[in-house]
Amino acid sequence: MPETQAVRVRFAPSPTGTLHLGGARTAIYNWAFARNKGGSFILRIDDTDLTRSTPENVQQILQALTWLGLDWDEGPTLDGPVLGDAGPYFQTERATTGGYDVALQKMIDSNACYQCFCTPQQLDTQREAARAAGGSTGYARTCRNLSPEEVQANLDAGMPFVWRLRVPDGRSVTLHDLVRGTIEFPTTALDDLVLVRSNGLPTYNFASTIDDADMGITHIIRGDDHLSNTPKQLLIFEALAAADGTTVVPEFAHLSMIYGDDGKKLSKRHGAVGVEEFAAMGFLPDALLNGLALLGWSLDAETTMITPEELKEHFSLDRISKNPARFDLAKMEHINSLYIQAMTADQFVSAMTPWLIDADLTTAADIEARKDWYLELAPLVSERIKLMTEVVPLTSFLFVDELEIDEKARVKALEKDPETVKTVLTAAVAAIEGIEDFTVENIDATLKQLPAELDLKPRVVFQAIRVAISGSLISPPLFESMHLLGRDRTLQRLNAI
RNA sequence: GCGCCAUUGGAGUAGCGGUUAUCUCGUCAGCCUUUCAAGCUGAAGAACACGGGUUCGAAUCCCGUAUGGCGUACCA
Repeated sequence: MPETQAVRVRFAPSPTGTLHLGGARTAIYNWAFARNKGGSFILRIDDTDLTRSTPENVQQILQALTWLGLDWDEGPTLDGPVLGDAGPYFQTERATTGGYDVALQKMIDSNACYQCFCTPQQLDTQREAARAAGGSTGYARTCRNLSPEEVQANLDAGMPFVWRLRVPDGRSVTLHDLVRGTIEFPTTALDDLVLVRSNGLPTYNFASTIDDADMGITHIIRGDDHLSNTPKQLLIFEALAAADGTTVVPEFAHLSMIYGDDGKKLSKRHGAVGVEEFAAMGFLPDALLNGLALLGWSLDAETTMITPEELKEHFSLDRISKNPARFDLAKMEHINSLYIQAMTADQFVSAMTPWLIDADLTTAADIEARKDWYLELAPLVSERIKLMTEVVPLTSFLFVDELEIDEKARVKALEKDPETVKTVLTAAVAAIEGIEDFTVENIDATLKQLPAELDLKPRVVFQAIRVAISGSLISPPLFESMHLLGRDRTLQRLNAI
């Protein structure tokens, strides 16, 4: 492939489910590679599995990609028109444009395929017999050398047939994989696979290859579950190229799979695996993008945090790891916390807005009206959470009228020694009432003296106050919380115990 | 059965013939501290799956074995 040719890569999900982490990572690598090379990132929907593909899944996939911050140059869009002129971008639609028929004719012209009249039942019994004998279970090439007369006779008899690839003998197919290096596949181990079914529809390996050829894909970056398919597709590409002289054989890069913590292929059994689930869990898109990108790719020995911009700038296929990676939720959460902490107060207010509104704690109008108050709250929260979902439990006490006190907190901090608690809270009320200007500094200066004055441990004093005002043993810093709550509500809560 | 791929501390990785084997997460301990985090300091943990080569020298190259994965469908 000439160096000057513009890079065109594609992500071709099957809408039989929502976008999961493995697919997301494949999409990220394709996207990053295209952006790095100044090429095009194409989204194609491989929806030929009619029974399991749904429009809802398509929508969800588009949404998930968008949420992750991936943009594509060609393909369907969420609300707008279809991008690009190499469409259609749904495989089911491509079946009706005649592209597959044209390709099949090319294959026929170059004698790269032949008609096979074996019935599925015949093939089954053959396979079974071969398995029992311990030999190869591949197609026995029964119809490979039928004479034109025999073929014609079968056709005249109305026998259904499939088109099979004529896999060349006595050679091997060489794949120069951009991730795994040069791999040789002896053709003896390759079946004369079916290209077109008896119902006239192309099989996956054929359709996918034609689509990639027709769309001018230059690099196929995909999961290594397709590695064994590659020599077959390479043979098809070669036959197409031999017939038309224009088909470009793309380069390949095979990505190892992502496994769950038990070393098994990531699936629903491992809990959340869908991108939308991670969004709901409170992950930030850039953080998930970052974490996924680093699951099998590295910039160098130390980089843990890499922004989308940096990823686009530095991504390269030769730094993709060959080993399968296990998904580690704890590390992903850590990366997320890094992004949360890196946000400015202003950014964090924007980030927590939907969570607060969804929990019915506040409204967009309130955030607008009391921006300073929210800006004061932001750093208190952002530095102690890993996931955005934690915003709600940590701050709800600031918004509710009726404070609900956590049972454990009540028992531990309030009911163990009610006398002392009463003393503490009474003293706290008095102290607060004596503060002229209710600033964090003044609250701090005044209440700090309380333990000494009461001759009690700071821990006892402040935990009682904390539970009284926040309802929990865990809260943002106490004096800041009081300030955010305001003097009146603080007093009201201290008196309510 | 056959073909292909992979194998560096608990997890992710760096490493491309000569390093005290890198960094991050996690774990443990200490400091800080009114809670929870964060932060800081430190520690444990890998002779690089195993066995043979090649080489003055191998985690790095070659061969084999083991383990795991993928494929071997008129699924994708």
